[in-house]
Amino acid sequence: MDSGVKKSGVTSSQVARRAGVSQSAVSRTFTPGASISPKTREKVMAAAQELGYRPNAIARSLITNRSRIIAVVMAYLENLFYPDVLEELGRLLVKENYRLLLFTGHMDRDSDPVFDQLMQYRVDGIILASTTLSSHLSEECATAGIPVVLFNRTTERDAVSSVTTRNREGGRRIAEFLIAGGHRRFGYISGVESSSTNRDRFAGYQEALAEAGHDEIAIGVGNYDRAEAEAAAREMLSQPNRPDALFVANDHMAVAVMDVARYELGLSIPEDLSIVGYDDVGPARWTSYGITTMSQPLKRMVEATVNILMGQISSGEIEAEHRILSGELMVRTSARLPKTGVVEIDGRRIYKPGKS
Amino acid sequence: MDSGVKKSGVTSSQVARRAGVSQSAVSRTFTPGASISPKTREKVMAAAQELGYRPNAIARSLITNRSRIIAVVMAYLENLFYPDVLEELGRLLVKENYRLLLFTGHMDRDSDPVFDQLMQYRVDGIILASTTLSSHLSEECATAGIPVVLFNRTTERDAVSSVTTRNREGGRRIAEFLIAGGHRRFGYISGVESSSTNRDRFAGYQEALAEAGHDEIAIGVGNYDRAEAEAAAREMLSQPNRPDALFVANDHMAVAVMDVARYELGLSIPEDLSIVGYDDVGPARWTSYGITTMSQPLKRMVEATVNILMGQISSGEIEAEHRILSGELMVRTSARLPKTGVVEIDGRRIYKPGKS
DNA sequence: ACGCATATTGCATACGAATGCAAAAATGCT
DNA sequence: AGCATTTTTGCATTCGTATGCAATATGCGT
Repeated sequence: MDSGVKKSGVTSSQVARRAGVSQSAVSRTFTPGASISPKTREKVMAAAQELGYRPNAIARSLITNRSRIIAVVMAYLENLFYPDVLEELGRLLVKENYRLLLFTGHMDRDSDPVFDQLMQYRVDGIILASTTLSSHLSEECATAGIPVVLFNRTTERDAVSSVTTRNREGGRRIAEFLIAGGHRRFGYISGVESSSTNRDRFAGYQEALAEAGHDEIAIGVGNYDRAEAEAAAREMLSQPNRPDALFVANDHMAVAVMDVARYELGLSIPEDLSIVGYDDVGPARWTSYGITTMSQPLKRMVEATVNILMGQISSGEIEAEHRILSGELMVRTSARLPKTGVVEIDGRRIYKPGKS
Repeated sequence: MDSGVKKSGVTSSQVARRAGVSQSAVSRTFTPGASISPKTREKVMAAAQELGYRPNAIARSLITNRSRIIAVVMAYLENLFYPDVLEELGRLLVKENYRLLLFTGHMDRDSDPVFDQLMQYRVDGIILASTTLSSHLSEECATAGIPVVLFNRTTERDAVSSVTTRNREGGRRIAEFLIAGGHRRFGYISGVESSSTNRDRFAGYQEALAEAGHDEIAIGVGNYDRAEAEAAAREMLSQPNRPDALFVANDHMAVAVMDVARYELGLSIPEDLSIVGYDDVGPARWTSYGITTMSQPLKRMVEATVNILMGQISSGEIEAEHRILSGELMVRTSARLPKTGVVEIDGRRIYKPGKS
């Protein structure tokens, strides 16, 4: 009756018996680089095939003390930027023979249950995107010897690496672009005010505006959230002296802001109002929006993240490393064009002041 | 010097020694429902706290033969529907004390390496979204006693459960709505033609149109992909006898189609062309699009998925179960309104023929 | 063919926690 | 207090694989 495959759970010992070798031989067959003769290897492989054997990763992890699992903590999946990151992460990690354990939701407070689980699975590394880690927890990771990489955010804390882009320069670039476009009244819709990306983007923006003599900036708080950004835009743009140039801290919000500006307030973009975003995420490229935006080099960012992780895992040295990449100001239709500085590079229009 | 915590890896035995009890006692302290006196439990807890002990999930899995990990295979993250699903899945699984191992990318062919890994980790269940499983692989899961649930797709194959919505009825409803709107020439932009969702949506659409005497349907192939949908729309809508009513198999494509219709072909929506989508995903609600679309009850779908999985895991019985939910036709601005049948329910407009 | 170097193999043990079983302790009852 | 019952505890074993070590087999040179 049950002559067939039983509830699976074929073990290396069973394969060994079948192949007439020791369990060690089976193990060695499936361990790259282990000492095993082609002859026995073949016998083992044949037996394994017949029984449908697959090494048990759990048991292997237990003894090697390597789970080959990377934990990714990510909230804020409504912003397409992060799903894109996730997809690319999956691609790269699988290539490195790692698995991706996903935790959605935030883990800000200390002693978070998510963190507990994360530690229980003895993950080999942690990637934090759109989330931060309390100082206590990051310390714990360090002492546990687990590398942590912050993705698209950074911190002064030791022992935690990060991958970001030059947000300050990005903010500056946007300011320069808008100034060159002849705008006079500037606005900013912020992300989460305590986040490093928001701070830096705004700092650069403000700095460059100030240098050009523009000290007043209308500010609304969007918290990287559609609804809040809409509310902020509604308020800011219905003022009589509303800005004619608006930097929205990311594209996810910029899309919402554009809809409010156009359809609730009847403003023409870019005639009445120029909008610039950040990230260069999918919808920014859709014709309805065509957002002029600072791009973040997603693939290279993910690559750097995986790279840091792999380095720290294999070396065992957890030294905080900070990779900072640069993006480009992608010029589309949501903002007035400056007279000079827009160049075309294989089909994409980019703002590079200095070059015509 | 290193009097502090060492490279972590605190074991239950260490805690036991510290607390002056046996390793079993420690284990029992952390096993809900195990026989342990409050007194010793407290001693153990104290020792665990001091040493920073956390049960090793890997070791636990090995002996309990339960990994408490669910594999989620998901491609197509550009379609916001899936990130939303992922987020909700994460929420629910964590509530059930399960972890989510994410595999991105497809696994259509047999003997896929992804599948191998999946089996190696002895996951307790598998959720397949936007991917299918070859017959060989699904059999293997069955014999291995691993429950599999197809999300938003289905199959005739035994032993594989599924959660879907009434796609056929959805297609019918859309046809009825468009007919009631007074349209005369109908079009369809398909998803992946072999997918069950696409087949069913189209079947219902075609059926209802035929019943009303509309036998001709212009068809374009979109493969659930933006670029392909754009190309298909471009071609279909530049014909002299182009449709005035177009059902696009999902919102992800519908958005692209609207942009092509409006900005490349200069069509007014819904005056020149009505567009109806499927899913009711984020961008469908954005003012720029305002897509009239069949909603899929995402939360309830995810709930059903987790529910099936938990049931099969705890009972050990893997009997294919098919949950079929229904959505509503959300009425917005991308399609002409019929004279009757649109009702308003807490702020949302829905098409319910028969009711005025 | 012999001896030595090298490649393979099997044995035994370890990884960290869960659990059946029997011993020990605590509790209840008269 | 004394006995029966229940609760708590520790011992020993188990899960499936990897690996150091010693034993055995293979290959090479002369």
